Amino acid sequence: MIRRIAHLDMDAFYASVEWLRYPQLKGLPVVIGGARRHEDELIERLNTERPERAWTPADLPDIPVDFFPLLRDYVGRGVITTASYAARAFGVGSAMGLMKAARLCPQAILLPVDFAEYRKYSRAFKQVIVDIAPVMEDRGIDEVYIDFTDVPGGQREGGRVLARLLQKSILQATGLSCSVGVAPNKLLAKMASEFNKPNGISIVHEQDVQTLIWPLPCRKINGIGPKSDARLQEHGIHTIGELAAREPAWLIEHFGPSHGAWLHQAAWGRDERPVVTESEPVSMSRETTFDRDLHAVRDRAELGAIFTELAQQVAADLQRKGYVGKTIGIKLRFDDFKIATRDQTMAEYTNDAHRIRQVAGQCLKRVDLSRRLRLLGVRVGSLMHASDVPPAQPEAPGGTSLPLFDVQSTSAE
DNA sequence: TCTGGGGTCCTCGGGCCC
DNA sequence: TCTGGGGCCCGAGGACCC
Repeated sequence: MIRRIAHLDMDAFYASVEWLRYPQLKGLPVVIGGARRHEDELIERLNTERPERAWTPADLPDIPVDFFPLLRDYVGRGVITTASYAARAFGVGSAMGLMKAARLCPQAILLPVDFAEYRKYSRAFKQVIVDIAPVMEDRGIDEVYIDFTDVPGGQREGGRVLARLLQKSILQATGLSCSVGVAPNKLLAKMASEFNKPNGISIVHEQDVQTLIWPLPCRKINGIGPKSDARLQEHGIHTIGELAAREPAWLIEHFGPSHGAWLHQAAWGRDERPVVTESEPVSMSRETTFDRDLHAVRDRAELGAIFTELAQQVAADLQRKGYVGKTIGIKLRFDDFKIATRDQTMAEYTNDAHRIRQVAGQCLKRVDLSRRLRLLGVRVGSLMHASDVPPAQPEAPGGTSLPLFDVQSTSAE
């Protein structure tokens, strides 16, 4: 049996889910971003301004297009999560600040992100997949790897038959389309799924690496980001073929033993990673960017309240999902965009908001806070299932778990 | 008016112990 | 007693991904 791995990627996932709810917006410049939901406000406004009908949340597809908020009216700090193709034509794209986007395309409709809705559809399409091909690896909200090797029909036409079945079943169950790449491994399957978007299928065999993969820019390899790409370019390496032509020893010399060896393997399309069907979370975190930059002293009260709320949110996440953790960390982003993190590992596991807040407060004391802050985050790592926590162990004789630097009073609020 | 939020993994340096 | 590993853990930072 030949190893056949598929990468399945939903087409324009967030936008497509929004089109299901708001078909009237299809084809228009739409930007998804910002944080606040506004359906309730929309319904309220409609009932005031178009009282000839009693509007309810079930009427979302009937909302007139001119009732949607426009990008030009947005005030705040958000970024674009995704943009429709009509909006991209104006130069608007993912990760761009909303204010900058508003200058490029003021008439674009602004929809808030609705992760709860996207997760609902995410669960739905993944359920369709595991019902047909049970060995599936979750790779985020809109993509998965699937091991076709032992699935009935998974070998036919290099995987094309099974890929077609998955596409049809997902469309039937959710109304959404996806693209599939099938290849000998995850690395190649991921690249293949991009070849034929949207609603496409691409089959890559081992002998296709030179013709299909080598002409591509290095950046197409999953794992080569902007930094590595820039370093490769400095050495005159632009395509995967050029990367493949370098001696492994040369790559190791310039990129380190681990990264260098990996670059060589990737360029030759080699990848033995298995499809992993279940994994445990390593950490959980909450972070927030403020409406304006805050100063540790001048905005102490506001900052303290946000800090406490973040701790409560992480604690609630842990409790809801049944986890405890023993490494508490904070993340700060300063007004110059520099990031600082501090961690502290406790003797015991916790998911208690007060304890998390307390230890996070001790971490905060180890940071120079003279610059203003734009982001604050609280993280809990070294996770464990709450049900697996061993009973509390007695304190080691003569030792305490007090942190090294915590010499001041601990009243953080 | 630049630049979100939630993750994973890797590297590197320091401390500690053998 | 001093020095030098190696192994391990921890904390900080960075790259990358969706």
